[in-house]
Amino acid sequence: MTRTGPRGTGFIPVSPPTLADVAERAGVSRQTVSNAVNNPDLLRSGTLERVREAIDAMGYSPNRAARNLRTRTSQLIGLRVSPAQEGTANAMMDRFVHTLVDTSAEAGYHVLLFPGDHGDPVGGYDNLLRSTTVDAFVVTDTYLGNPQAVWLSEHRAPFVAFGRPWDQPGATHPWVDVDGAAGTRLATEHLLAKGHTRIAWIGWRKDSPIGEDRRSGWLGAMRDTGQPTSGLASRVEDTVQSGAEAAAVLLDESSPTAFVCASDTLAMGVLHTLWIRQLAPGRDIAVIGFDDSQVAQVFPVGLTSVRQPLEEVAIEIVGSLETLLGHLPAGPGVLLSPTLSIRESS
Amino acid sequence: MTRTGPRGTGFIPVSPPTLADVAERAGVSRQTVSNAVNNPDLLRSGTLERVREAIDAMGYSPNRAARNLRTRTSQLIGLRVSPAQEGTANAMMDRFVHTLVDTSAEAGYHVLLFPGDHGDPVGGYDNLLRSTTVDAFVVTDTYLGNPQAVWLSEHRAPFVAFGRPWDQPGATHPWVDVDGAAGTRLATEHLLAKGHTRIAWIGWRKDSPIGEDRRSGWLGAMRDTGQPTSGLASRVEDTVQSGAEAAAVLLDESSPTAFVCASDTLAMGVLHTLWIRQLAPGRDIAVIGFDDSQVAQVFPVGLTSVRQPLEEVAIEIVGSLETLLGHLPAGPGVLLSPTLSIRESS
DNA sequence: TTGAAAGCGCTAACAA
DNA sequence: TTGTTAGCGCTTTCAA
Repeated sequence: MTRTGPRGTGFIPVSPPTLADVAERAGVSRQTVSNAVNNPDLLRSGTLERVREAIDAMGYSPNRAARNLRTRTSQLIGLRVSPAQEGTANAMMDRFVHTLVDTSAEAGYHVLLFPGDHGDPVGGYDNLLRSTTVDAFVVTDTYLGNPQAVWLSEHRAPFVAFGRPWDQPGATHPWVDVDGAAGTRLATEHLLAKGHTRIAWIGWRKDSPIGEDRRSGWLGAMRDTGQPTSGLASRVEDTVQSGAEAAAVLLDESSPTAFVCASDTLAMGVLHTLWIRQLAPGRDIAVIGFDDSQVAQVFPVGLTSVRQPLEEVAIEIVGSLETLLGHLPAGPGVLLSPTLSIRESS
Repeated sequence: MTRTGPRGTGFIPVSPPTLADVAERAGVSRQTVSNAVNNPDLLRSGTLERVREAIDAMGYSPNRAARNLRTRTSQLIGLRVSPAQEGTANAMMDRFVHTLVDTSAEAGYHVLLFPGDHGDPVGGYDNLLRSTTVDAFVVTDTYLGNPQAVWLSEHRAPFVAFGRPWDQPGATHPWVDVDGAAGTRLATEHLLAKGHTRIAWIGWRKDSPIGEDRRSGWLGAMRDTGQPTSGLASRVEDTVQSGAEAAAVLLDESSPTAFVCASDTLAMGVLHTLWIRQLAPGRDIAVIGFDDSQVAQVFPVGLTSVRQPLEEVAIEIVGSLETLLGHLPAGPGVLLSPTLSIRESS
């Protein structure tokens, strides 16, 4: 065996120690060292201790590539990152990714990031799958209409989606999602409890199923308490500007005392209009956003916002992934409830 | 050879095709297929085409684990994600990570995320290194005082740092950083050009080298143009509240007409104070933040802010990484210049 | 220009 | 309980 680096000097040798090195030092066979690592119960306690000492002394850690080759797993979970778009979604994903990384690590997996371009929603998955670089995927950008889910299902790729398969009612892949309607209902009921009755909705255009879902929470809460809703809803682009304009129109035409918005971005627009009109958010007019973004938290008048339980989402996703990779039947979907982060604006 | 799945049916077989499968189909040896993939120049054009047809037809992609084992590389770059902390740093890192993923992919690398806890700054690196799971690291949270850089250097681990080794002037590892002082100088000069002379600074406490660096840009620009600075600077915690308080004190005691802040968070505090005092940002008092965070962009009165060229940073880092992994001598450091995102607040 | 042999480090299956 | 054998799929080396 040729070695080019020093061993056991506190420096990582040029070639790290192998199973054979440890075996030699401990005076056992290679297989016994392997067992000490993977099936310690099989060893007599004396042997185990001796092997473990050698492992520690040499700083041995099983070579991943060799193990991956032999076990036909990579202990890697692929996560595609869409091209950088500076928006509210990113900051939210950040919170999700953190928990995903932590939870995956506890389950023995690392998260591998790979790039995707908006043009080809399936790009990138193909190669990672065929080269067995990853064991499974987490699919997050399902708002695109979810072609990934279809493709991955067809290719028998293990994956869990963050987001319901809105487009495919018959889909059987596992998914985890947040109940947006429950969130806006929570927001609306919070305002109703504060005595508001004329509560306006500013949401997204009709082609967004997520937007319609969120809208339905507001609508449901209003109807359940017999409040009028006509003239109190508007559907616009998800920009600050659109939110501001929609708020202005609603204030002029329908005199709402509160706004529930499909996003913090839209809520910022409402706050902008209130500011121009010298109306104090929270005192004169209540405003609630969606996503509990950084903006909501740092804004001088704290913005009340619906908060998605992204940590729980990540935990559920890793749970599903483990089930899936253990070849156990995974339940199709998990729907989690958001909470309300109440601040001065309501 | 035992196979459990269908081949070439449009579905990924249970066992993906191997080099041997392709070789058999193309009527060549395994080695020739390998050459077709890695050294196509060695093949006669006819053979190459035949092999490529077979590769395409079978959907062959080299098995990563086997290739990694043989070549002793993983084509993976490790990036540690700190425990989720909802703050401005995260959103910024997001922009960086996107470009890092894209640029790495172009260089043939994927980004592997692993968790780290604040208690042990070196945790996680050790194992990934010894198991040869990753080829190199990108170290980002150098604001902690950079113990990772020391540890990684000692262990001869290839890595590039995002951030200068403030604590170790003698460090020789490659790094990429943004010139914070140049950024605040840019901001201050922008204000000076607008006719402001009493420009206040709100920065971080003295123990932050990054904070002191940013402060020096303001100070330098002021001194260069002979402006007084006494009573115009304050050092506080990086919170909205602290920024608001500092602004109030400075306005009362020193009548500044403009503020340059070490962060958007502090700038938000200033805007808060202006709002309370019925002062219009941009018209009555100018405000400039640092980081060009989402908050700066979405705020009703757009906040002028110093923007770090994170895309360039990522590109430079990957460049250094390639140099490093190619065993070429890497220049120690690269310092990039930020820009100013000018909005209504200035 | 192509092919044969060897072996990267590990673990599954089996034998002792 | 421990050891031996074989081979995962690939690329490097060398021979044809």
